[in-house]
Amino acid sequence: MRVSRLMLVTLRDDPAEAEIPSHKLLLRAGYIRRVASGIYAYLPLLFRVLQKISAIVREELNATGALETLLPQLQPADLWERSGRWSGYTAGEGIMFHLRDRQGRELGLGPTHEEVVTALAADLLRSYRQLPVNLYQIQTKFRDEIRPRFGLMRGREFIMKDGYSFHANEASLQDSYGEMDRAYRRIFSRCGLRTVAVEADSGAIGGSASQEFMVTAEAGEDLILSSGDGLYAANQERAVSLAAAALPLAAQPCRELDTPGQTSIEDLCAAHGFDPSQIVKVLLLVARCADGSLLPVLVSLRGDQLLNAVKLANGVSARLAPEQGTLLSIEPLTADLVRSERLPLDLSAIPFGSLGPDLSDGTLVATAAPTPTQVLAGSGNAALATAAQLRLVPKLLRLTDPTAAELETFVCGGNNPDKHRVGATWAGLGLAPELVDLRAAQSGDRCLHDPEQTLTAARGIEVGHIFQLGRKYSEALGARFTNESGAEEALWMGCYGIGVSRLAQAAVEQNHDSNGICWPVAIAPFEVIVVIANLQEPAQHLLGEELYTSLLAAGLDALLDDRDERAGVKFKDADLLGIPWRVVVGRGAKEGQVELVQRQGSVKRELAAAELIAELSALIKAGRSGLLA
RNA sequence: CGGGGCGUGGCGCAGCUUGGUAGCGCGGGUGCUUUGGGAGCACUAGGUCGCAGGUUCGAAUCCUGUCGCCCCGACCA
Repeated sequence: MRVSRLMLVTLRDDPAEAEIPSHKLLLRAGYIRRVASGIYAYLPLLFRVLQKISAIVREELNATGALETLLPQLQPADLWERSGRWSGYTAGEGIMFHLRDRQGRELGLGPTHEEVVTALAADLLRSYRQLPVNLYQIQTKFRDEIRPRFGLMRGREFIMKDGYSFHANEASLQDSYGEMDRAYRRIFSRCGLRTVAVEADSGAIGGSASQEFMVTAEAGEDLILSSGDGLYAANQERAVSLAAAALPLAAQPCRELDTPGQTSIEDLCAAHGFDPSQIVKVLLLVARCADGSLLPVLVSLRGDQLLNAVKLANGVSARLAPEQGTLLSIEPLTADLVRSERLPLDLSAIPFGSLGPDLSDGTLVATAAPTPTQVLAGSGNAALATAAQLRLVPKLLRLTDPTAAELETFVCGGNNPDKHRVGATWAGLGLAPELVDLRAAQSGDRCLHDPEQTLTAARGIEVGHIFQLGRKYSEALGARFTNESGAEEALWMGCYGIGVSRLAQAAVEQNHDSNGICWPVAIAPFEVIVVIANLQEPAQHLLGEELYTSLLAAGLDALLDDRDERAGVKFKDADLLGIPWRVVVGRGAKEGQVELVQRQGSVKRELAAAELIAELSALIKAGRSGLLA
């Protein structure tokens, strides 16, 4: 390809719309253009990058025996209703774009394809003899992100490779999961990316084991915690660790303590000389469920620990009654929530700042009785207020983190304003704590696998995620097969994603310098750019054309900068574009000398044009294998 | 959705406080000079000042509404 024919428009200034380096560079170098928030045109240069990434993905997946397919993006609502995800994905802050067709049928634009592929499996896979099967596709996904950002990093329309495997038993699923793990490591290495595999929360997709692949970069949206020995790495959402030992509080009879205005752990410690680890911190939250019910949740944590919201949501989800459906959200009980949910609650009757783990169920119920003024002040609609009251589950879901439960004697709120208790015990409060890991692991914590190791934090961009889904979808959608003994059972499933367009940008985030992008050879839009320094010099022009033709003939992806621009302009653009190798045909052209420059590190050397092809072929062919070597 | 900010030639911005009919840099076109790190000179084209109301003799500027975009938090490849 010739630069003069490339529709290349580079920008000298950083576009105002971009914040992080990769986004700025992709815009400046003419790889992408924004069409609407979170929606981008992939220009010809980026399209070549996407094709190269896709080719690597295909090679590695095909090598495992996976089958490429292409599934519909427009999907009927009833499929999603069968899996129970329609309301969660469309209602409220749901992520699925959805619409009605001319017949009034509801459809969604696919944010993922578990439902469609499972329905197909139900149709096609009947016997254990057909298993296992692994299907994948590379196509555009749609997600109405709450906040699109950072260009391709979090778009509303993006390219994803998603794969789904089907198995006759869990062991086979685990085999494929392991095989995908290995394939993913090869894919990212071949792309030239430094990634780290971390244990992950499986989120809305559900399932058991799951692992994310993170491109390490400052601009990453995720926090990774890992041990120095390399044996443990996890997303902070999921990470576990050993909490520091608590400072024991002497056993003593439980007594009430006056704590006027002391509503925080810091206040209590400052006023009475407690250590935060001697206090049980109690949080009151409300979970919104798909059926409209509102479940109050009382969380107990050790005072020096932080709540991990993802762990809490998982813990609550697992405890919802079937008729409550899925968990839509969980948030602290605040005045804002009372207003937005029209809850007939009098928050001033709840002793925030002095909550104890034994807060009675009646506390909420008692305040929940709507007074005439509240009914009038609220929506002015008594029926609504009563409805909201009915939606409020009258019993607290009490969850306790082990760090709190392990305290033999502790300080906690007295369920009365300005009162706390010292010397409380779980038995003394008449409680048998329901244990759930709810604490957020932090950088610096000791590791579970080896207390000598501590966790350190790094930021990462999630480019891949693999899950063992189990039978959640196959059961919901009736995807059953006949096993060896002639009995019917649900298929075991795995699912495996790679954010292809995100990966392209992550590669830039990890590989750039002050002059522009430095693509890894394996995914660069072109492998080498021939720059004719001065097009007006016949010797340069001739030699440049000649080398360009030979590079193409040698099977290299070559670009020729044949623009009648000053050399400086062409050098700047070549750096910005990030082509890994540059051949400068300039002053030495008459003597048959050219300059070879490696983009990464700007390493330069002169050599005879006659030797160029052989030299460069070897270098580029080595580079094509990325970090595998 | 909550909090913060921005919409002015293709791009980056000034002008707005204190209303008087739009400017700078880059980019585009033409010509001459230049030619190894985003050249110089000259000429030139290009703007419903996001949109809609309002105030005013007069609005980019003041007021109201609305749309779009970006950043910080909850969702995910």
